[in-house]
Amino acid sequence: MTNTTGELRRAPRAADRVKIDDLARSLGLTKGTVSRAMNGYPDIAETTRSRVRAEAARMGYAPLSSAQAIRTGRARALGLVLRVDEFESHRAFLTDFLDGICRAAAQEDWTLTVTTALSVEDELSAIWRLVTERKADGMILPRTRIEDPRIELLQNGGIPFIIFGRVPQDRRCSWFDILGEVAFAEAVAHCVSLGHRRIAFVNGRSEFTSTRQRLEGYKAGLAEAGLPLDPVLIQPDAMTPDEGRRATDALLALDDPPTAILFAVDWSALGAYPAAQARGMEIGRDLTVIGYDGAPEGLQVTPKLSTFAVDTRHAGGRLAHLLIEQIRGGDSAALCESARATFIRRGSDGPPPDRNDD
Amino acid sequence: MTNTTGELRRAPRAADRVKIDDLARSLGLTKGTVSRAMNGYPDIAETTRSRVRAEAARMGYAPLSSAQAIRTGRARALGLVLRVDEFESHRAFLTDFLDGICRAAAQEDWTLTVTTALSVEDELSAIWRLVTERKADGMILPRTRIEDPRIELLQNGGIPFIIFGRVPQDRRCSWFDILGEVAFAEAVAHCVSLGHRRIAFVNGRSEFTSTRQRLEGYKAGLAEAGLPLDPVLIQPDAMTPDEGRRATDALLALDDPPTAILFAVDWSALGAYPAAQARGMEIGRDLTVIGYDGAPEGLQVTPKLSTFAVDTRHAGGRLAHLLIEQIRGGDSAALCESARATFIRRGSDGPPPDRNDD
DNA sequence: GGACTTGCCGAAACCGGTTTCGGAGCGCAA
DNA sequence: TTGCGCTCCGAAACCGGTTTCGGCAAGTCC
Repeated sequence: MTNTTGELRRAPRAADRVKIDDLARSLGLTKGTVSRAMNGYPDIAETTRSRVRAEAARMGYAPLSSAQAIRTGRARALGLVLRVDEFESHRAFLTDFLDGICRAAAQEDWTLTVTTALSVEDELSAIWRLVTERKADGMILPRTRIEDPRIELLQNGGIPFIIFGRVPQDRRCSWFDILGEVAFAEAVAHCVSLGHRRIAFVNGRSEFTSTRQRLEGYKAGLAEAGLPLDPVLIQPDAMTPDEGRRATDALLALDDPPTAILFAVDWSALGAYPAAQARGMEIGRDLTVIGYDGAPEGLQVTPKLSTFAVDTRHAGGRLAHLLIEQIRGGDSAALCESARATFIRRGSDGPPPDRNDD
Repeated sequence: MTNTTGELRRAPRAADRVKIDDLARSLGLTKGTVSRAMNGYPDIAETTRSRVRAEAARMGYAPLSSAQAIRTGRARALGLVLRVDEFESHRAFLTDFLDGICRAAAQEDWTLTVTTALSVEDELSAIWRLVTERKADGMILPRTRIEDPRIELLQNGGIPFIIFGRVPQDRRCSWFDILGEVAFAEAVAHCVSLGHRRIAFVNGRSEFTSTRQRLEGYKAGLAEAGLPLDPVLIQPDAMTPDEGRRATDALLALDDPPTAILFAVDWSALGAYPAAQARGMEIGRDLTVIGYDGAPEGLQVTPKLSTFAVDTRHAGGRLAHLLIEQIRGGDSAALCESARATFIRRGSDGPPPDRNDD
């Protein structure tokens, strides 16, 4: 919090920046005029504006973001807190996700400030720190939970934020989400069209809103196909290959085992491979497996995992865009958007074995 | 660069912050005194200092980083540009790496600003942007290349930076690195102790400094064991499973094939599995495979991959620490540090097959 | 008891931008 | 010619902190 005495030392002066006064002097204008020219104020002659911009480019002038922030109240920075204690799973998406955010932010000349946290409390204090010190003008909240204290914190503080996930409309939040329920309804329909009638569902952790949505999609898919909902075909809380394997074992041990298993998470779907192998079953022929996420690991198994790919880069981009929009004064309740996962058929799905014998 | 007219709208005023004047008023002091008290100036009475700090904590005061930055010249922010066009490989480490950086930075009340880039030019301009707008006071440069334009850019600009890798001492850079050469010398020694005498090495891309170092370690290990250096046993440029597989195929097709293969990168070592399987060989029995990185994917194959694990979190932490030290005025040439990878023996190594038959 | 430190704090300048306000200069109609 | 409005820019206040400077009061030394 407070600085040590070491902090008092002067930093070695970095190469002398050109500041707005230098630019103004070189142009024979005052800095106020230069500033307004750069920021597109209407009371500056067009010829002056272009002169200023040209000279700024020539001299390599870029305003100090901290200096503008103090007056404008905006640091032009988005904030993101990563929960690093949560499963390996988001690792694979992280690069794409960050890239999406950064690219969209950079387009508006904004940046991203990231921090990590190990627990909920840690996460909340990290968010608060970013916001009070104004290292970020608004926050992106990944992995929405059913009870999510982050939302309350930020709403009470009047801080702009957007969630990656969904929340009831009456809470007046901005959000971007992938329609997982649509994907799983599609997944069921796909299996049905292949001839499956016993279709199981291995879900993720119940604390996330996405988990509930994917289950809804599964149920809707069954209803649509006129198939009964058999509770024994639903396994909860599988996020890792180990958990996925256990869930698969349990399902295949049933008296009337499923011929197809849908996984809410690719990473857990990987657990179906050793489980099937142990029983002498071949995935894609004896057992259909379909995942969700589009994780690259799905390409390293044999047969390759059929999955619903999520465009995480696009998601990051839209989140950044919508958040900036909101910070600029947009109505947060209106800034909601969704996208769909796209089915990538690879080798892990096929007709059920009885049909296969034809 | 310049703002659109939309930018001119006022942001909805966030919950009223308590500023230093509020704090000063509440204490009956001037803001100058409060500031010096908070920053540990010696001309403030100890009783006053503790009064100020207590009240600051009570009122929830935290200085606006942008406001202090304008005077101190420091944003208390580290910068990191991620090359997202480069292989999947750094994905697995990214979370740990970020966590290490953020945790160390947070300890000093610093933060991390990240950006992504798709090419060298993109990378350089991203760095420059972060620095000129002072979104970062210094940069962390991952993945050092043999010819690295980033170093020149930052040195010319007089910007503090630290590289994850090494560079000749006369260039007066700060760096942190993992001693890959030590690991590979160890790896060779380990194989020799198991009885291997034909030990191959599959290296990574030649553009990185780490690639050269690992090769040196491999050579040193052979020399130490009195084994000849056979050029046909060295395969370059494998960073992916596919490339690793091709390298393995080439090695196993030799007249006198190796009984052990060392991979500079875990991700490429994964390619040895299908290659061995195709030849009916069992890894860990018919062929010894050892990787480097400690990637989690190595746990998902059978047998599990023996590897030299790199503590990426620790690396991130040290990088952040050393960089902050440098920004505070430390001598950049003196801020160099190294660590070792630790061998994790799992199932992919063992005695050579001829010895196995005993 | 006066001069000289020393400890401690107030006052004000300062950092590099942004934003407000006012007015000079010009064109145009009365 | 005067008056009016409009365009465009200069001057100065302002943002929220940090840092410099100067001075008051108490203690110390002769």
